[in-house]
Amino acid sequence: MGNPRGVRPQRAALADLPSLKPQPTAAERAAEVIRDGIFEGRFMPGTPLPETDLADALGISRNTVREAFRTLQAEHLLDYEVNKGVSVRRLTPADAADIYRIREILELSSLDLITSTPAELDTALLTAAVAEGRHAADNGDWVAVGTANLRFHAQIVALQGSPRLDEFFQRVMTEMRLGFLAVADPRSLHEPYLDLNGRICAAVCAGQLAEAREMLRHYLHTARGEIVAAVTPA
Amino acid sequence: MGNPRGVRPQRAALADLPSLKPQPTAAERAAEVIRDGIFEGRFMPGTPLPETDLADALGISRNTVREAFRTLQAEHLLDYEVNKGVSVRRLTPADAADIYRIREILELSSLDLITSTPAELDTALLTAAVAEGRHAADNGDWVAVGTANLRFHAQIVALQGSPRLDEFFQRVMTEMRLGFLAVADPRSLHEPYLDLNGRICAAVCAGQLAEAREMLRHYLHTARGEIVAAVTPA
DNA sequence: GAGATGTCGATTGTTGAACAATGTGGATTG
DNA sequence: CAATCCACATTGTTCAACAATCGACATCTC
Repeated sequence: MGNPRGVRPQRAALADLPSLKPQPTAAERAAEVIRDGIFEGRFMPGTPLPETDLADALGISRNTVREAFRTLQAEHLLDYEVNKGVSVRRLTPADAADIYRIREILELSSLDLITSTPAELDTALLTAAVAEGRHAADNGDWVAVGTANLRFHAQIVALQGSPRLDEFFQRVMTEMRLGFLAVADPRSLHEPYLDLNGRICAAVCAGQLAEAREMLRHYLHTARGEIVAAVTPA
Repeated sequence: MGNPRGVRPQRAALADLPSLKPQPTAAERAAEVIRDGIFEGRFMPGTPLPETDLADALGISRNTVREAFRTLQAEHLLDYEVNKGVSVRRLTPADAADIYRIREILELSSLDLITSTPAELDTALLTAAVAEGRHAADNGDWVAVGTANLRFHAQIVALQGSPRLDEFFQRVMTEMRLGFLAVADPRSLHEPYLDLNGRICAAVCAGQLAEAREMLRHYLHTARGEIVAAVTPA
């Protein structure tokens, strides 16, 4: 290693190494698989999640499962009753109404607050979500169409570029999925909005924000009625 | 109990009993005391929270402390590094900027969306927060003045009556407290806004929403600069 | 003495077992 | 049929243990 005065080539290369991310804990990974499962519609609302079953399935201990549950509980993805454990969240009509109220506030505000020109707006992920939805529809996978729809609307709020707002809204959209699952026929729910999302996206990209806003507002109003009805117990 | 058809007096009284809340778990109570402590400014940002110390202090086991930590972590009240544990959140300048961006979006939207008349608006808690601030100032307790200020602004968003938005914003206000604590002299920070909050409150109660909005917007802009500067490391 | 390396105690991540408290469903009883 | 009782499953919580990691200090090398 003796390298008298001057540049040290090997060391320079070392500095360029990407600092490797700390390996997430078991509890974090457990929370993630459950969270992703819910977002993608693989868990029906109301499904009980016994600690022992989860521990066995994930190959971790009960205490670690409980840590993951506390995380997901704080994210409102699980229902919890003391001494009864957790289950996949089931939305009440009041929940659905609240979610649509928030969507109206945040999604419409997001469009209203756009000041930059369409060119400098980051619409790549927006158009990607529209494409993802069309692709899923071609495959007849209507649950995946719903996922793409959730992503599309999350991207509208993401135009604001606020990490906190993004995270909050992503969480609200995950709750939204739990409402989608209450609708018996996902196709009749999502199919009409495939095209609408495309038109909204086109309008945003073209800078026609007033038109986009009106389409979005109308969509939220219509969908709200469908979901609130679906989550209302017979 | 044989009570042939008809009203059963004793039972009727029983039905009116308020269903007593399930006793919260130890982890929930632990999370609550830490959360309240942070909101009220009793923990300095960066303070490490070793699991064993907390367990001893609260009289619970380490596993239960960890459950509480996972909850508070999901609420962004704690900084966390794997294998290093948690500490009271320390805001970065980017955090402070993001928080004020969200405050602008949500607090101003809240005023804009008010449609009801001043009379039917629930302004009791708003005026209470103003009074609480004045009272604390009389006692020279400037940290408590800050708490009242946080409550006042949380109440502005609460005018919308959305449970989810309330909870999210309450969390953001708790983060805000961590920014307040970075300011050396709390008096010079909060004193000028005591009166301003009173004027905003009066304007809202009088239905002069445009005036209230403008005062609020100006406040957020000014305060933003102070807090961002305070959390910027020397 | 400065920088690199080795070492040790403290803290965290995780597990498994244990036990009390609570909830659940079914059998029993009147 | 309703109320009661009982056995069983699940949750809330603790404890002790151990590997992995971190931080600080001692040690070595030049």
